[in-house]
Amino acid sequence: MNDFSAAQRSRVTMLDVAEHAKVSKASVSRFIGDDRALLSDAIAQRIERAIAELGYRPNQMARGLKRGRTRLIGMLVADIRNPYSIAVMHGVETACRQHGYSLVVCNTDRDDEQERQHLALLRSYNIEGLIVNTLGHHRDELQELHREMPLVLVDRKVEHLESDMVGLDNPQAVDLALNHLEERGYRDVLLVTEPFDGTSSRIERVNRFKAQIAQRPALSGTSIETGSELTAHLKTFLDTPGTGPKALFCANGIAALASTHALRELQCNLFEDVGLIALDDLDWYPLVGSGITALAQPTQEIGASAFECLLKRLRGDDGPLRTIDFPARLIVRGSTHGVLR
Amino acid sequence: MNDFSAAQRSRVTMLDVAEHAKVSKASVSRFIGDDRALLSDAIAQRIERAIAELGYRPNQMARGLKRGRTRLIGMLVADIRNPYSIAVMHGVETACRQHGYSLVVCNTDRDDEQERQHLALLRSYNIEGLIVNTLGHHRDELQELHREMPLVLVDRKVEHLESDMVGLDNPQAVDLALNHLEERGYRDVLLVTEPFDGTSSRIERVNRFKAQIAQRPALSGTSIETGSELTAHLKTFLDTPGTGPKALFCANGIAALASTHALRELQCNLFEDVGLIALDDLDWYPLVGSGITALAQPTQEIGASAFECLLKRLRGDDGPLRTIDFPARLIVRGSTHGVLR
DNA sequence: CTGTTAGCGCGTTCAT
DNA sequence: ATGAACGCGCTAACAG
Repeated sequence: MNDFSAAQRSRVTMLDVAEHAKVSKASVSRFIGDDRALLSDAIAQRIERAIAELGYRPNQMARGLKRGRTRLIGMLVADIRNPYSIAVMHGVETACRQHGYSLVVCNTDRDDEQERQHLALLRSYNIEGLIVNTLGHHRDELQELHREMPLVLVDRKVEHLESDMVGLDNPQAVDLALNHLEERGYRDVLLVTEPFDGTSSRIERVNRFKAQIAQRPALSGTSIETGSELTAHLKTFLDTPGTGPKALFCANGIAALASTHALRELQCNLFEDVGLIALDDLDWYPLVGSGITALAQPTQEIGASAFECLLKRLRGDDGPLRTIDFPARLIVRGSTHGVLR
Repeated sequence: MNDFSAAQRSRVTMLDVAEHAKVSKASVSRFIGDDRALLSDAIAQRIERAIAELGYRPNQMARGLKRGRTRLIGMLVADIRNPYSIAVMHGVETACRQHGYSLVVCNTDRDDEQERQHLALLRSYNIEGLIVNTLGHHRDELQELHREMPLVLVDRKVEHLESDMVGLDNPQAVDLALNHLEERGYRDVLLVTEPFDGTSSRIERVNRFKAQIAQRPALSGTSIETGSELTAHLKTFLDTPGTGPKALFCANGIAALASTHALRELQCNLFEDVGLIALDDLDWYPLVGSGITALAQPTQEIGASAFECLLKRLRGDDGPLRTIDFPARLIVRGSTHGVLR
């Protein structure tokens, strides 16, 4: 029997340091905290030595208990295997670390029950703030949590939940895509999106798409969702004589993956038979066919910005709700080389 | 000024529940913990109601303080943007949740200083166990931590650190790749790996590769590292007349990405001019050229297995060190269609 | 400047 | 079966 369970006991505590340095716990506490200025050099040095000799590490749990400050930020992610989420999370984590916070990430795997459990969990660990990148199907619990701590939504709004929000300027991104496609001579555009499922960013993209199509006489457009029938739908789109050269507009990286798969199944000549532009910029886009044209999201900035929002609130900012929309950046590759004749 | 800082105070505590149910804190504690059997039905129900009505959530920080059990597992990841790491982490997280543990993930971004900081951090939060997927350039601190808690290495060994270890059966994977390439008629194989940098799995793969090449009269082989000169090296390989049909063997997903990029730069006809087999199975492999043949790692299992190792140790298992190697699985795609004439 | 005291929220003896 | 009291490691209020 190993004694990892007893290991906790053997850890050196503040009292050990105090005794070793022949001072009181309070002094050690001051040394650890932000009150080091109040200490005489002599005592400060004694404590410093004692800490070094004993290898003392303050127990964050205990600190958190007492001060109500755990220096922990929680992040709820719908799908940790989505590269977008990872990239944003990386931005959040970096910003956290720079400000002395740590990040606890909870992946819900798009499961409502897991979302609920994770919310309870994060709360039980006294996190100081929450970053949410899920559907938020538990409005009430989110609401309740939001009364206890600042909250910022990433990419997706949650209905009837008033909070700061960081994401993409979806209308701008859609316009950028359509401008590019139109300029390159495409006329018949098919938007491919994941099922809405209440995801605000997806809805915004499709809505803007429809609105823009209605306003652009040169273009015609329809939209479909990914799923088991994607290939069949794509086939129909490709086979139906349209108003001109055809192109796909994939509303995110997952849709781009699925669409490219489907195009290959259909023996499509990538990308001669049909153009393709995709939101997100994944590292394999350049490798497929002649390369996939992308609308890159500044994921690092989105993540950092989300954390900074939180930090401001933690520091007492009580200003009006903030909504930060970052612009997408067009990266042209072969998939929209256009109509060459 | 908002009062998120005061929010902690307003949270409902065990005492609130006790008073509401007109019982003692001890009874509530028993209800929360594993001693529910000791309570009379009447009192148990009163407590249950009180908890529900007040929305009480036990404070994990306080529990951890008292019992030394935080139900927290730490994971140190070298590069969170590596799909392999994500996949393993997903496996770990799932297993954690199933057993009532939570996962705190720390990304070191391959930076030694960050690794050090994160280690100190994880320790200060009283995690109960640690899963390490980094170079472990801080042997001493890892060693010290390992005296306090169980530790399991994933994918990469750390020299002179004795601990459980979960990863891939690298020799088997390499053999599988070479068998396949040989069978398909390739004769001249170039292994592409990321710089070793002390990473045991990379070293094992290359060593096995060299050993096997030496033993297989039909094959000849060399190896190179990714980096700024990758394209040039590849060009040399392709241009140099060899012992027969050429193929690349990418030692992981990153190498596969870099190599494919380079091949495109060289205007290679994927994959007619040269074959390709890659370790890891990323979701875009099927989309490139005629599809990239893969050696898939059972990442989910690797992650779950790592956690279970930890759990056994936490439960007192003091048996000998365990090393668990999972086999790779071959997924044949167009990039190794072989020599057709 | 420094030490003493009293909790933070909870689990765990000890009584009853 | 239940409750009272103490302490986990630490910070904050108050003395001195």
